[in-house]
This record gives sequence, structure tokens and C-alpha cells, in this order.
Amino acid sequence: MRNYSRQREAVLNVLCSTKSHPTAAWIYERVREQIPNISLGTVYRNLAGLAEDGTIKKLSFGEASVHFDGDISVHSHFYCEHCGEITDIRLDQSELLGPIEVEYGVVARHADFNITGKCSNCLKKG
Amino acid sequence: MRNYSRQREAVLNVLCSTKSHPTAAWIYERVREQIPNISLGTVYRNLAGLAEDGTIKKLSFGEASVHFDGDISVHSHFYCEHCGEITDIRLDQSELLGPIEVEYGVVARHADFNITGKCSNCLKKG
DNA sequence: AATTAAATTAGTAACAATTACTGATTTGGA
DNA sequence: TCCAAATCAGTAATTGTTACTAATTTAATT
Repeated sequence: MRNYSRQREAVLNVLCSTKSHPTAAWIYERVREQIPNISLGTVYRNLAGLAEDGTIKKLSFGEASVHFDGDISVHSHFYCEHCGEITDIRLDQSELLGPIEVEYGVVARHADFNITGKCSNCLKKG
Repeated sequence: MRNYSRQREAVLNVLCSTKSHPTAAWIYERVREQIPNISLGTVYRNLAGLAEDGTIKKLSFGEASVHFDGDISVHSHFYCEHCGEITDIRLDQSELLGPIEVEYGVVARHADFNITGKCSNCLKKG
């Protein structure tokens, strides 16, 4: 993971220019608009690499497929079990994480306060 | 999901008598010691049912497979990226969740503060 | 105890997400 | 320009999980 590639740049661009938290398949479809013959495997490989070096974040909510987030600022997520939408939750985690690292003797690379339930839209609809 | 079944009871017993956070495959292997011809599908079906009615909890950390937790008391998890071990984190979430529900207009079914990083054991080893 | 409908099962096949493989192409430094 | 390493497209293989089917078990009712 060192050389430049047009494909990786396109993957990163697509991910970073959406506020949604897409899956690899969704990103693949969008990137194909620019690079029609890009391979799904290439998308997966680059997403894995980008997540590994911390450029993007990998999210999972117990669904079949994993989601990605191009926004690596510290924040959490709400996952609606009904419509599947993922919403950012802004919550100050700074006071939480430090004490946990000390108490448990660990080093945290990232922390996600994942909340699962029913979103406001789905609540309105019943 | 109403009638009694020996298989479901065994699945629940295995899960509840470990402090680890096993996968379906692990539970399957343990249950097979009691019920040698139980089907993996049965394990999956029962785990899904038990999780749906809140008897157990489903955890996911971006790994290929999902984990389960027989301890449904409010607590969080630390996932070590190096050895894959999952450790319970006792953290008072009560002050966090309420305000979030109000601010975002959602109803939370459960909340997981998932922290990913390097555990104390792996830190010792380098 | 016998009857019966619904729930559950074992076993297997199917599925979907992801990863690995292969030979061709691209990158970036010498 | 030359070359080794990185990356690619395309496809096959793998893996975790779910769906299907016919047989068995459960639990309620005679």
C-alpha cells in the first residue's frame, strides 16, 4: 500500500463526498461511473487498506455487510433497525476513553458508541 | 419461537456459562458435546431468536463473524485487533443514552460502546 | 393414552459478502 | 529507458449465514 492508484483515489473520493455510511457495493457502483471497469475486488482491497492505515473507518452493526465512513473525526453512530439508516451522533467521548484506557491497561485505536433502535422518521410512521 | 426445545436450552446454557463472547461456530462445537447431531442451522436459528427477544445479545466488531453475549446487563466491550479477544468494559452509560434519545428523537433498543485497539496482553508482547 | 396442528429439527443446498489467485498493467525510482 | 514492486481486472474460491424439505417433537385437547 504505497504507490498511487487512480482507483484508490476514486474510492476515497466517493466515500468522502457522501454523508451516508455506504457499503463496499454502494461505493463500487459510484466509482464505476468514473472508472467503468473497476473491479469489486479492487474496491474491497483499497477500502481494507485505507481502513488499516486509519484514513477511513469501518463500521459494523450486525448486518450482513460492513459500512465505511470517510469522516474519521471522533463521533458515534445511531443505526435504525427498521430502515437501516445510520446517523452520526455527536457525543463528547473524551472523558470516557481516557479513564478506560488507564483502568483496563489498553490502547484504544478507535471507539464507537453504537446505538441501535428506531429512528425519528420510523417513529413518526408508527 | 414458543415451544420448548432441548437444542435451544443447550445453546443458551453454553452461551451463558462462558465469560467469552463466542461465535455461532464455537457455540455449535460446545453444544455438540451434549447433542452430537445438532445442526449448525439450528444453532443459528436459535441464536437469532434468542437475540430477537432480548434473551441474549449480538455483538459485531467488523470481523467476518458475529459474536454473542449471554450477559445482557448494561456493559460495553473492548475488542483487541491483534488477538481478537473481547473484554467487558463496565461503564455507566445511563447519563449518555437519555440525552441522546432526546436530542436525536430516537428510541434506543440497545447501546454498545465498542472500543477497538490493543489489549494489555498484546501490549506486553510488543 | 391417542390425536392433531404447530413448532422445531437435521441435513443439505443455496446465498451473499468478502477474499484469494493469476497473469497483465502501472507506478516510481535508478 | 529499465526494472522490481505495487496494483489492477477478472474470475474462482471461501466463508458465514440463511432457506428449504421432509421427519420429528411438543403441548394442548380429547
